[in-house]
Amino acid sequence: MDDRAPRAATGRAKRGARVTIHDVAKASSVSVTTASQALSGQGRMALATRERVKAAAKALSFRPNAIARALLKQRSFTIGLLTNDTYGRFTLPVMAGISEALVDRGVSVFLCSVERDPVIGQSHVDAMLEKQVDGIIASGKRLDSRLPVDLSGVDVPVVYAYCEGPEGSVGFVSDDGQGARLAVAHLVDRGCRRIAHVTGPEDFAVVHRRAEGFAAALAAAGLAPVRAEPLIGDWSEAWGFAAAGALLEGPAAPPDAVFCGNDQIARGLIDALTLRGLRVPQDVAVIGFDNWEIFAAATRPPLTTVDMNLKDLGRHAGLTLLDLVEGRPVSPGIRKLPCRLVVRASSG
Amino acid sequence: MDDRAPRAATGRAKRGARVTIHDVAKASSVSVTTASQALSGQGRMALATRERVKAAAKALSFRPNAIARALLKQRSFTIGLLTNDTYGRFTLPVMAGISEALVDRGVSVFLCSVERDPVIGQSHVDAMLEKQVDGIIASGKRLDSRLPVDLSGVDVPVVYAYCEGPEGSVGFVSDDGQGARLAVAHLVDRGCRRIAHVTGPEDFAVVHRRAEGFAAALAAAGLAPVRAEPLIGDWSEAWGFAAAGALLEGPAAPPDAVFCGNDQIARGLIDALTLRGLRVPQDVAVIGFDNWEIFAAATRPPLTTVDMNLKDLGRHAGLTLLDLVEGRPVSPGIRKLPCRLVVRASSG
DNA sequence: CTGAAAGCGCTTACAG
DNA sequence: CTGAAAGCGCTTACAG
Repeated sequence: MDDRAPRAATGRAKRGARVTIHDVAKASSVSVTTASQALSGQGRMALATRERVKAAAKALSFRPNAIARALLKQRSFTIGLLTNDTYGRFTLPVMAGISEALVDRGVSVFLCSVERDPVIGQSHVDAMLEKQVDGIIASGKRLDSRLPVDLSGVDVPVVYAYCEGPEGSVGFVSDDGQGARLAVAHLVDRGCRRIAHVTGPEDFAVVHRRAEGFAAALAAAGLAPVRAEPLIGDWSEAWGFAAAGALLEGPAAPPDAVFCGNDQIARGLIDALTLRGLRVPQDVAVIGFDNWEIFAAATRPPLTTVDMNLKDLGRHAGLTLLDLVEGRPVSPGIRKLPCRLVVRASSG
Repeated sequence: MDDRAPRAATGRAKRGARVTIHDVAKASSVSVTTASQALSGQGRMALATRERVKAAAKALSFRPNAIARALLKQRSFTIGLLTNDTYGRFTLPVMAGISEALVDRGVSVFLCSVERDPVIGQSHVDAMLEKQVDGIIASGKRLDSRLPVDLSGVDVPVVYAYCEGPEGSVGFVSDDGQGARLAVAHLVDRGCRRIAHVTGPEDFAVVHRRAEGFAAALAAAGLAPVRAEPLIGDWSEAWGFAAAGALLEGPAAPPDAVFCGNDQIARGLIDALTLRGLRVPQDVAVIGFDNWEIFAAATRPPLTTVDMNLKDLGRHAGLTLLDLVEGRPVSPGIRKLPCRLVVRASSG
C-alpha cells in the first residue's frame, strides 16, 4: 500500500512499531475506549467482547505504556530512593526492604546515591522530581547523619529510613535501646551478674542509645555495671582485642559477660579472651550488635548478636510512603522499630 | 473570576496546580513553541526574548515534566538495573558505578532485585518494560551465575555486568587471571620463590581463572608451584586458618609466599601463621583477593590484595548500555576489565 | 452496550 | 522571528 500516515518527527522506535491500544482495538473491532475498559476490567460490556479484546492483546503481546498512563493520571508509580552509602552494610538491607515492599504494589524505585557534594545531590533530587516521582525515601548509613540534600521544599511526600530527618518529618529507625535491653536481659537470664559494655566512638548516636539500654536493663535487674562507664573505643576488632586487656586487668573483679557495641568489637574481644585461656561463653559470655553474618557466624564460637531488622525497617518506610502518596493519614514523628536477638553459642 | 476551565477528571495534584510550560509562556507573553525553544536553547529568537522566558521559568520555578517529554520522544532516559544480590558485597560497587555513570548523563536507574523465583523476576522485568526503560543492565553476585529471568525476548538493549549472559551478549567481567598474575609477579619481584595458592570451592569459575593466572605467572617466572595443585577449600577464614597447617606440614619445603583466593582466606592464614611464630611478610608473604576493606585493612599486618575495580566495571557497563541505546555500534562479547594490585604490608 | 473526543505536558515541522 | 496545530499512548466523562 502507500506510505504510512505521517508520524511524529522523531520517527519510530528502532525495533519496529510498538503495539498500542489502538492496534488492540482494531484487531478486536472495538473502539479504544472499549479496549481500554476491557483490559482494565472497568466498564460494562458483553463478556465475549472483553474476552475477545484480551485475546487480541495477548496475541499482539500488547504492553501498556506506563508513561502515557502516568502523564494522564498524574501519578508515575515511581519513587526516588536517596542514599549516601554505597559500600556500607546498612543501607543495603534497607533498600532491599523498600524495593520489595513497593515493587509488589506496582511501584518502581529510582536508586540514586548522593555523595558528599550538596550541589550534585540537589541536582539528583531535581532529576527525580522532573521524572515525577510520587515520593522520596531518604536513607543513610548512620542513624544520626543527614543526607547532603535539602528536601524541605519538595512537593512530594518524603520518608526517612535509618537516617536523620528534620523536625516534624516521618521516619523509621531501629530501637537500639530496646536491642541493648534484649541483650542484657538475655545475659541476666543466663545467670551473668558482672556485665561490661565495650562500644564505639561517642560521636555516634547509637553508642548512647545502646549504652542507655544497657544501663536500664542492668538497673531493672538490680545489678550494678562492672564499670561505671562503658569502654569507649572505635568500631574495630583491634579495639575489641585491646578492650579485653582493660577489662581483665586492674583491681575490679573480671566480668562474666560483655555486651559489645558491634560485631567486630565482639570478634576482637573473643579472640583476646581465647588467647588468654578464657572460655566463651563458660567464663565470659559475649554478645555483639548488628548481626553482620560474615562476622557473627565466623566467630569462634558463633556470636549471639542483636539484629536491627533493617529489611523490615525498609519495608515499613516503603509502605508508609505509599500511604502518604495515596493520601492516607500518617502522623509525623520518628518510629522506632524493635530489634531482635539472634542467639548463638557465644552466650551459652 | 469564574471557575477554571474543565480539567481531566482525575483532578489536580494534591499540592496545588503544577506549573507547566503554558504558564511560563503566558508569563513571558510568548507562545509555548517559543517558550520551549527558549528554554532548550533551540530555535532562533531575540536574545531578550530568550532571557525573558528563562527569567519567567525561574520565577515560577518551572520544572519540565520528563514524563511528557518521554512520551513524545519515545525515550524515557531511564534504565533498569536487575540484581540478584541484596546483601553481598560485589553488586554494591557495580551498582554505584552504573548509577554514577548514568546519572551524570541524565539517565535514572530503576533498581530491582530479583530473587530466586523466575516468575517474580519476570514480572519485574515486565514492569520495567511497561515503564519504557531504554535498556537493562543485569548484574549478579557471581561471575558464573545467571539471573533467574529470561532477557532474550526483550526489545531493548541489555548489558551484563559481573554476571553471566547468553551467547552473543555484551558483558563486562573482571579479569581475574590478570589479577592473579599481578599478585604473583609482585611476589616474584619481592624475591619469593616458593609460592603456594590457597583458594575457594571448585564450582566457582573465579577459582579456575585465578588458579590459571597463578600458574601462568609462575611459569613466566620460571618457577614451579610449591604444590602441584592449589589448595581447595571454602571462602572462609576458618579454611585459611586450616590451610596453614597443610602448607607447613609434610616433607615439602614450606612456602615463602601464599596467594589466597580471597581476603578472608588470607586473614585466617595470617592468623594461623602468626600463631605458629612465623612473621608476615618476612617469613611468608601473603596476598589476598577482593580488597574488601573491612578485612584487608583490619588484618595484621594490613593485607596486600587484588582489587577488581568493580565500580569501574559498573561505569563501563552503564556507558556501554548508553551507546547501545543511542545507536552507537558496540560489538558483542564479554570484555574483561583489568584488576589492580593494592600493596599493603603483608607482602613486604 | 459502545464510540468520539478531550486532555495529561511536552516538542517540532510547518506556515506565516 | 514567532505561533497554531499535531501528536506521543493512554483513560474517562459524556453522548448516543
